[in-house]
Amino acid sequence: MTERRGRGRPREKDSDTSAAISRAALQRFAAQGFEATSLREIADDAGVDVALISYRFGGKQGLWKDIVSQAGAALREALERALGDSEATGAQKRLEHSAHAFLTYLLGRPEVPRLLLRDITIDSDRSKWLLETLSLPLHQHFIALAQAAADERDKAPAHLEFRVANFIYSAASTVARRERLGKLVSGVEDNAQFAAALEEVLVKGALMP
Amino acid sequence: MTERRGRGRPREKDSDTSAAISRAALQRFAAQGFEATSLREIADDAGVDVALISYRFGGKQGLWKDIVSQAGAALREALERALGDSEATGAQKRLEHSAHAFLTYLLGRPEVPRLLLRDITIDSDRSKWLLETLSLPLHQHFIALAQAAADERDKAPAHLEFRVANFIYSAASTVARRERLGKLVSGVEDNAQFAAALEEVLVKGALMP
DNA sequence: TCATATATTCAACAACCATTGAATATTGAT
DNA sequence: ATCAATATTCAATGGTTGTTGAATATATGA
Repeated sequence: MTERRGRGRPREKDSDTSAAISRAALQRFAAQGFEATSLREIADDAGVDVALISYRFGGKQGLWKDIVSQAGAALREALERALGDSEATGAQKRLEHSAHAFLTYLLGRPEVPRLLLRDITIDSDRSKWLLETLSLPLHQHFIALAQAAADERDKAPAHLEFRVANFIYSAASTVARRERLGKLVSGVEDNAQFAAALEEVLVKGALMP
Repeated sequence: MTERRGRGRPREKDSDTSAAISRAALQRFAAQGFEATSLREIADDAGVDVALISYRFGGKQGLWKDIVSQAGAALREALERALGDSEATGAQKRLEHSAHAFLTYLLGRPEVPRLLLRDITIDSDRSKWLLETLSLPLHQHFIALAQAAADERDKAPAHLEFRVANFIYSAASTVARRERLGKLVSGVEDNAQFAAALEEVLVKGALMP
């Protein structure tokens, strides 16, 4: 994308190089994993020298944290917006809206569920950080909502926290495996139909029994 | 484990060194991922020199394939045994038995769901191989059973293949995240209680609506 | 007891990695 | 026009990786 040839300082601080690096890094990390991705690959994708990454982000780990923070912020924002939009309605509706917002977010950024999913699987400080930054707020958000919905209907579904965790990672794994398994498994092709199936099976079936 | 000091040939072909290497490799690969694991780590765990791994398994990739093949064989065997045990009963019972056998297998080998799960997430030839060796037979097995159960009850659940895929990866991710999230999320502690919750939510709730 | 086969170790290899310090070109202010 | 800042590149670094070829010790069969 960037076509600069000579070296030196091209623009002030917030040039688009940082954004280009972030974009490339998210793609690579999501597709190959943290360890399997070299900074040189990312630098090549972004059309930039390797050293620039360490200079800007303070190293590979710093780049990782930056990306995860960004994704986490975007997700939290989407959830809060959904909550604001359905403020006056009942608890069940609010839960449904949040679930819809979550699924929409995942479908729009299919790299995120990959990160999310891979890191319940790996033992490392990096994974722990992602867990606290991304997963935990998500759990708390949905547990509260599901509890409220259950109260509203005077039902006490067994294993509520279990159901919530299951909903989150089911959604993530479904979106993640979509590209991977492809048409191999299911006939659900386009995004809208896909989201509808997810909500029917996961939200109404397993989350709100 | 092995305490040999001098070098040379200690026993005939099938000593326990190969097994020790396989064991260590499964642990490491499951805990850290393929790329993040060095052959030297595995060799140290197994009490063996690095070079021996390449000599016996033909390299890192060969070791990986060997492990996955083993896991796949064990899983298929468990499923077929469950099918044999419930031969005379109805289709619904057979589905329940298979689901139980699957969950039991996963709980008994918590490394496997980690491999399974991580590899819908990573693009590589290795992942593709695992997909075909482990996941695909699993899908086919359960799709056939779920179809039969649906026919038996004269119900046609929407998105059947979708539900099956969801069941498989939900189970895998639940077992995988159990060690990771720990008591953070749910109050379900011991294995029996855990399996019961899984079957209630996943099998009866989402797989056989 | 000797010879052969081979399981294992040792040592060295080239390739790659992330990071760092110095060099350089560009910008923005004076 | 000049100067200071700094975004970027270049070149080199030390460390780690998987693999290979040679050396060695043991077990087995004659």
